[in-house]
Amino acid sequence: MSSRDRLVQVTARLIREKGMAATGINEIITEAGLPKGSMYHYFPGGKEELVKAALHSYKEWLGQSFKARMKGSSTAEEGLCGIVDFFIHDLTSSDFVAGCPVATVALESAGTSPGVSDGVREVMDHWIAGLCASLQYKGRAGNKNTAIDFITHLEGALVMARIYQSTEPLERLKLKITELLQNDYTTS
Amino acid sequence: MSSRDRLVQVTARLIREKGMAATGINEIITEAGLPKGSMYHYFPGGKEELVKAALHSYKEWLGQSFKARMKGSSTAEEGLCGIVDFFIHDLTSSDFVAGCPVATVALESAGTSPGVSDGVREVMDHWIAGLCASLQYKGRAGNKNTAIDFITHLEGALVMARIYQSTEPLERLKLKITELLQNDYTTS
DNA sequence: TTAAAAATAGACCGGTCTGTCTATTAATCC
DNA sequence: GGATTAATAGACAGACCGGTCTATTTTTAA
Repeated sequence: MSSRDRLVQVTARLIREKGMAATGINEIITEAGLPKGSMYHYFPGGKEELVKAALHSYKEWLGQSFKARMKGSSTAEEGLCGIVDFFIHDLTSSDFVAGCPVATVALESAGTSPGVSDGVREVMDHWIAGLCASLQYKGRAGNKNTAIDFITHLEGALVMARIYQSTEPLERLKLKITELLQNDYTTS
Repeated sequence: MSSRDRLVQVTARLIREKGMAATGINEIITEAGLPKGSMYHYFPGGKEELVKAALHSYKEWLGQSFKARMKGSSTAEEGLCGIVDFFIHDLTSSDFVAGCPVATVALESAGTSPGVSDGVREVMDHWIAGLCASLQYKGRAGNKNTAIDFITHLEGALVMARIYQSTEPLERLKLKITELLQNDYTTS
């Protein structure tokens, strides 16, 4: 992996674990095994640019994962269920350390860092649009609100899952998927 | 207001706006207009103790508010709707700066600060229990899962609301309250 | 009134923060 | 092969971090 990618990956991981403010430049470069000069070579904008790159990376990675899970499922329900399972696996295999970095950064940056907030919004828009497209691919209406409601509940469940160190909130979300999709047969 | 209370209130506000890690001791005491000695007099445990006190304050404040809204409503639906309205008001009147501090701190501390994580869990337990009791008071079963589902969705909606600087996610939650309560007539 | 306790006040410490700067090495291109 | 650019390397700066410590002032209680 290139030095640039390594910086982005390390940043993404640390942000996922403890947020943006608590993640330091020195920590990032140490874990990436690179000098500070390299970091400012690839990201002249400093920490903010690096965080935005990490968000972008996460946007692509998860967007692809969403699409793959939907395409590999025979129904929309199964697809959404697969997405939740993806997070369940992510949380359990990381001992509930790897949450959704978007939510963390969103809450940290909402009032203080407009540039980062824009990045967060961009990621969310991407996921919603991708989910709509996938739902339509599965013969659903693919209403934007359906995707939004799903992601809203998912974000809430991810918060609760980390609080209680339990996948139960995500399991409960899975139980509600059918209900959530029942209004997605016609356009609104 | 006492010096101690002022410290707690300032801390709670700053944490709500930008999280725990980005909020510094010096910033807190400056805004509270107190010297550092006073802060460590009331909170010998330092930042962690102060954060926990802020969480506790928020727990009580919001717990009371929940109960009041439920008691002042004729139905359970109306009560939950009132709780959502409370957050809508909170967000709009603060220009979407005042989110849910519990979620922010939860995500920041999940893997790094066990003491704070415990505090977060305690707040959440308190809210859930209070909500269950209020639902029973309104003639509902007051299943724990009903309260959990509501709060889960609420937390998700609060994240989305701050991302999009819009109350729409919370308005959408209100539309789902009836559906959410439909399984709370019998115990499970 | 005086002794003890509570609260205020802020200098100070070692460490870390982001970010800048100057070299030096490695790769690329003509 | 020589010049130009990319990348690595890390010393350094100035600010700020959480936290400790010693006074001083205020309040309380005997």
